[in-house]
Amino acid sequence: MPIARPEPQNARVIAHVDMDCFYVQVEQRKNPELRGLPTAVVQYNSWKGGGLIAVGYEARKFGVKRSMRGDEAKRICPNIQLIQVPVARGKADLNLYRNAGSEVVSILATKGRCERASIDEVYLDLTDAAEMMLSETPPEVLEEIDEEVLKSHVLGLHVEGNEREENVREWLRRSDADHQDKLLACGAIIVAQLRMKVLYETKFTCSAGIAHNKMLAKLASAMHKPAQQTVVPFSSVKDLLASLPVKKMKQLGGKLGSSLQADLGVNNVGDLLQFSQEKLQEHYGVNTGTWLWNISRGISGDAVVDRLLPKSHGCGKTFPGPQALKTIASGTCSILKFLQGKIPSSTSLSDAGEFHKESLPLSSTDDVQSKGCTVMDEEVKHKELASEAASNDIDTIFQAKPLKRIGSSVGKTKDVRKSSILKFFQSSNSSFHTMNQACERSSLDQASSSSFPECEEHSDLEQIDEQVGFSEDRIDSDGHHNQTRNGYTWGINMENIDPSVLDELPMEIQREIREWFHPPKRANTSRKGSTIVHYFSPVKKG
DNA sequence: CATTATGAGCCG
DNA sequence: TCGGCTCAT
Repeated sequence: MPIARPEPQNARVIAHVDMDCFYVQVEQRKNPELRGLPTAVVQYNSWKGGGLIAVGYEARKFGVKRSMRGDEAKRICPNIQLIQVPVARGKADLNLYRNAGSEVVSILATKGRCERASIDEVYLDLTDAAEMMLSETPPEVLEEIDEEVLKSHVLGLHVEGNEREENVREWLRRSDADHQDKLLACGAIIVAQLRMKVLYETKFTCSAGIAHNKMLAKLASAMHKPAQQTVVPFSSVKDLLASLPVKKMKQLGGKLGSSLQADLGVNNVGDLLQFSQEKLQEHYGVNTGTWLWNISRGISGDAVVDRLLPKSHGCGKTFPGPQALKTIASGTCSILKFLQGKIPSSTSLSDAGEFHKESLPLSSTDDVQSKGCTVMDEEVKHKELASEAASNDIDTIFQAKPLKRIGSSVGKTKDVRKSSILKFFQSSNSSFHTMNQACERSSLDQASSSSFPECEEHSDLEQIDEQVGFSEDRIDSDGHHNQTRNGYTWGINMENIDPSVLDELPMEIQREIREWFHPPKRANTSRKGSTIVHYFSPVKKG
């Protein structure tokens, strides 16, 4: 299942940053009175108090766990504050948390390549920044090292209670350390700064791991939570893996991990060292076998990919147990309700028996309502076929195989920035200049649209936007943030702004820019071959 | 009967 | 290119 990649030539500095019980923090920021109280976030609450999807640290002390029912959580932690996920169109709506995640990404993406790994975690490749720091202001010349850095956990560094911070300071500044450790020390300093910036600007705490590859960074970020960071020096890798239960390793939490235990008697990752590469390949295939051989040695060459946006977007709702939709009318009604405000490239339905997935591309000119009916028609047809003529009464068939889930998704995103409006920006070779122009442009009134032929088309597209409910600001698949003002959609690519340029701006302006050109939220996507919406954004710098 | 809603990625 | 399956939180 995983693919094996060798470690690249030069040592890297990779960080994995993970928000602490993120949804809970989002709710606590929204309502500060919740701070310090045992808190959890639940989806729905009519059935047994809803399902917990995030649990704060105060509540964890009581044994409250994710996936627990609200009622159960209340039983073992009577004072727990259960906050419900917002509901939109009859389903849990996670956009609040997605947007909060984007706030964090915008800060974390400023010091190196950044890969948004999920709604609340990112990988960073800080190699260049660390090399830079090492050559210009290495830790040993720093007069003062920030408290947050000193609170780092350095694996393998033997420390005693109150001397911990002094030992960390010494480790950071050790001039006899090898190049790799020095780089990690710089990485730790950079990550601590980033984490403080995240806290200052978003009020969210996070934890981080700093290591030479993604796998170890990910492992480390989970070792000391919340609001702490952990460094994995090269020299400590062997011991770390020797006693690490295989199930703790990413990708080994499921069947593969169980197989290692049951079939090979491997309990800790280090136990894998006894097996030859060939042996592992015999058991699990070339790719997985090699991957296992590598990870047992702490080798993991996966690159941090420059991607601030999700690759696909989906949404869905399940109708569990007795809530399964047993009539065609209720099914149709739910699908229409569900589709309102969404452009699915495909819509899938599943029932009690077989899984039924229809790929029904939807273009921007389609009538969402009629498309919803088509989806339902297909579902009914499917059920008829699947029922093997046990009954020719469609409603009976439907009752026997009720609808249990509705979902839709868009994927295979494609950059749709292609337009003559690019000419407008091409005269500018500075992204800041471009940005100013964009700002000025955005405040022009409609009259000036005559000089931009594409605006007419654009206006149509916005109407379509309205119809399908995509009128909020958005990001295209390359991380360009776009905002609609006065009939225009303007965008700017945060990645292309020279950070030093931004830093020189007055704080107020910086704030304005950040608020305006907010970081990626959800991609503005189009299905390959059938463009749904067009957006414009400035050309790349350079 | 009710661990949801979303994601990513590999394989054939 | 797509459906199926695995894994994660």
